[in-house]
Amino acid sequence: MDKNLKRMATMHRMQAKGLELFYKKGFYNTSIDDILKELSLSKGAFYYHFQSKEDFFISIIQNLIVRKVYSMLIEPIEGESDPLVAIEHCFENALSTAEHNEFDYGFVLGNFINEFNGRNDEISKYLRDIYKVWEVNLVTTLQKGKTDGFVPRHLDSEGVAAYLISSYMGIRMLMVEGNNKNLSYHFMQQTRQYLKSLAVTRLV
Amino acid sequence: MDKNLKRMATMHRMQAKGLELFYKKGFYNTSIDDILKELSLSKGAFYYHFQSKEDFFISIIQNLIVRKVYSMLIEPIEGESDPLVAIEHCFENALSTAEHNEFDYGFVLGNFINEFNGRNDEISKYLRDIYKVWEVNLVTTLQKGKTDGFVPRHLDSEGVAAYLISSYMGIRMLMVEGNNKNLSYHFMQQTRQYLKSLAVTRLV
DNA sequence: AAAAAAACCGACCAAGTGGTCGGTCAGCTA
DNA sequence: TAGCTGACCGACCACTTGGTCGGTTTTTTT
Repeated sequence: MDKNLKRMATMHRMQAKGLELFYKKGFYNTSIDDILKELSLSKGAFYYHFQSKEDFFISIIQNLIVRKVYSMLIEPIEGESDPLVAIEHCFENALSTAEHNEFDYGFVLGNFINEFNGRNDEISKYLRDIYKVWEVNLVTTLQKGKTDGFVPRHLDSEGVAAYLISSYMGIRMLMVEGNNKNLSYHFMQQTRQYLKSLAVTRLV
Repeated sequence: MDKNLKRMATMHRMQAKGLELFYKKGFYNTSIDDILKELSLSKGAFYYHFQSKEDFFISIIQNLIVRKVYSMLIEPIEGESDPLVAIEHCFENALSTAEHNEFDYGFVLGNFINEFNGRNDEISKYLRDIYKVWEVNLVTTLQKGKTDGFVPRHLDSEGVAAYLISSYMGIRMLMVEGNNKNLSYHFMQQTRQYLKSLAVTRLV
């Protein structure tokens, strides 16, 4: 375990810098040398730790992206009693984090799903799986909210989950081009409006 | 005008195929040769008509993407009397088109904004401008709806516009990975729910 | 039909790309 | 001290990329 320390440290440095650059410039538009240059490491070091560029990115997904999505978007909702309130707070917190840290990696997921779609099936699958877990978690929480009396029984949980995910992916996409504060404020305002409309008896 | 016919035809063939491949595989991940091969044309033909790969893409934006966004998302809303109804119908129609034509280019905008962000400022600007026109148009239409009595006066037009755009961008992003029919059905259902909640007196 | 202009061809180039591989070297063990 | 091993180096390779350019073919003009 101790002797693995250096190994782990180097691998993690590469992964962190790799995610940063892949996120900033795109996977296909970032060369391994770009990453290595910033770390003052060599090609040899890279291929000593990782089999290929693809293998490298998969390790980034598993070690960084998955964990971030879980901690930012899945766990904050999981345990809460009132799903609609929990979702509101979760989104609020996630956007606030995104607003202040330029590279919080809170929702790189969207960008990468986009970039790899139709280009690399294996990576796409890994990314899609994360998204699916999020979706299932939302649906499950909403359903549980029904039995607990927080959510109207007629609510279409899957529809609401899909809509919430859509809007969140969309706003994160818009936020990359600045004016984040205003955007996220507007977004949360309307999300509240939407969530509240779900809580009352169906309109029409 | 007549003498330009062949020129126009060839340029358009290149642009159409270019958009198809750029959309499918990404701009940076598609070579000019990829496009030329499918058209049985040569490098010389390409550089006879376009100055560079970048110039080529800008011409695609101006000739294909702008027009599509206008005809699919801007014009259908512009003239209508009741904005909320117009938006609903517009989204419905846009998603239905997207659902059936795999490459309708209805909202490539999202993908490309994503890909070029932070990588090519000039192209980003062109794309952002299209998005801005859409946004302004939504806001204006909503405001006009207030004076016409279709929209409550307290409505935050800019917030609603941002939210609608977010959700639309998000759903189009999710739809690339299949299961479109189900997704777009859910999305429209929830969009209606949201729009209806706007029409009535503010909740809380 | 001849000349001029427009459209197109494809070999070529410099600059990268992902990936390989023989080698170096610090630190541990015996 | 000698040997071994994990971590790293960097020259090198085959290949792709955007872009150039001298030349050929097709179309239009005269």
